[in-house]
Amino acid sequence: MTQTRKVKQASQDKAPTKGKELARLTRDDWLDAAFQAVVEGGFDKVRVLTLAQTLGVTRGSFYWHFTDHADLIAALLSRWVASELALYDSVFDVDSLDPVADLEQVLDAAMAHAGPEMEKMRFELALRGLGRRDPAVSHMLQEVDQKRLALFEKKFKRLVFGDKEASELAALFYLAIVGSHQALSRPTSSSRVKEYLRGIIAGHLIHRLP
Amino acid sequence: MTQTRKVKQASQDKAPTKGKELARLTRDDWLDAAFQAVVEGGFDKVRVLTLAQTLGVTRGSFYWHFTDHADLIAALLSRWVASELALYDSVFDVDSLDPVADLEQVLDAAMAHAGPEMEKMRFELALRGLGRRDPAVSHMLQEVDQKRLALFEKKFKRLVFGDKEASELAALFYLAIVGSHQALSRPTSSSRVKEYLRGIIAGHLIHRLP
DNA sequence: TTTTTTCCATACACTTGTGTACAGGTGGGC
DNA sequence: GCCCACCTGTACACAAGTGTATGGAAAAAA
Repeated sequence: MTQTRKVKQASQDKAPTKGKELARLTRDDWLDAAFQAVVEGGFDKVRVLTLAQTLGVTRGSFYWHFTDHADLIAALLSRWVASELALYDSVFDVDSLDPVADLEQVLDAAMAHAGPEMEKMRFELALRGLGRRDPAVSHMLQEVDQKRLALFEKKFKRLVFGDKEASELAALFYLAIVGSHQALSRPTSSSRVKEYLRGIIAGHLIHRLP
Repeated sequence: MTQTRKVKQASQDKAPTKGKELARLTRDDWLDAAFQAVVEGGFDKVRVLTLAQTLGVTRGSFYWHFTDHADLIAALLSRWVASELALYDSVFDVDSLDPVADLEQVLDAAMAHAGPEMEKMRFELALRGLGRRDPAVSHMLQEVDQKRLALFEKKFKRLVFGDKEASELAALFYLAIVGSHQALSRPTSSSRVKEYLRGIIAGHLIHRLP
């Protein structure tokens, strides 16, 4: 039974021919599929057989690009940390003129849960689940968390009086955001967090002058 | 190969005889084993075969107590909600004289992560993971979250001026606690949350008189 | 064009897990 | 002491998944 394979609808077709030939897969294609599987069902649902079916190939392809299942997971993880660390490194040194808008923008980005951000969020939640049984993954997550927390602290310190208070506020808000990713209904929780942030900014905390 | 089964070391031996006979299992024994499996590996790691091995029996026992695997999971879930709702119903109407100590006690309980509390926490995290793919589970979690949030709000309203502020603070802290269950190192995050709580109580918020 | 490299299909052996049918042992009530 | 309800073991059929070996097509290089 020679199953007909769908052509990979790549955004940039390397071979802009008529569009009937079979698309060959790259390592990243498999990683993308694995990512999607994690988003939908967690790491335990990442199966070579299933991925092959959704990609329209057999497992023969997989074992050419990867040595085994563990290799796939490892590659997926390292791709995630790399992109995540790169992202936070790239935004750490930029500060807008308005510290309030600056902070709000960071919080918004951290709480975003629409479109691709939603997938990133679900992937990360699945990752935390994996981290509970894998110390290496746990360590990886701690590293990322620390970077983000440092960013939060930096932003809070720009507009809150007292470094200690800023640090505590940053931790509190970071934890609340992580919590908002999975408890309570999304719009409710995110709006509430922002609501209280405005309260803090407007009221009982002292602004620093830029 | 007639495998020798270990006797169930029940706290209350129904048959206080010499102690050599094979313990027969109950439905709850299976549920306890399943609970433990969830704590250690999540719901995807709950397998009849594995549970039977740890319990020292074969799957024949299982299929007498449960119709199938889904039945086990359903029973496990309903047992959890029942106990959780009962717990929060039992503590909702008790208020100590000191509202500050009262609130701190609730927060401590919610953040506890030692011994059996740790297992409950890990179970709940696994549950939230399941809730991301099962709407019924998601709804169940929302119900529990709402109850807890109501409790938090009640406690905060006793010592914070303004119902709206109290409600926002409650949501913020509840989310932070959920977040602390999985991000950052446990001692760090929990101490920080409490630290900031003290700051709020001591400082810029107005106590209500009991 | 020929050759080589790259990529995928197929077939096989193996493992782990589910669910069912049935046989048999054990203990408490009579 | 016997019997029946309760509980467990055994055996079978089946499904899904992993990893390996190998052949062959298609693209790229020569």
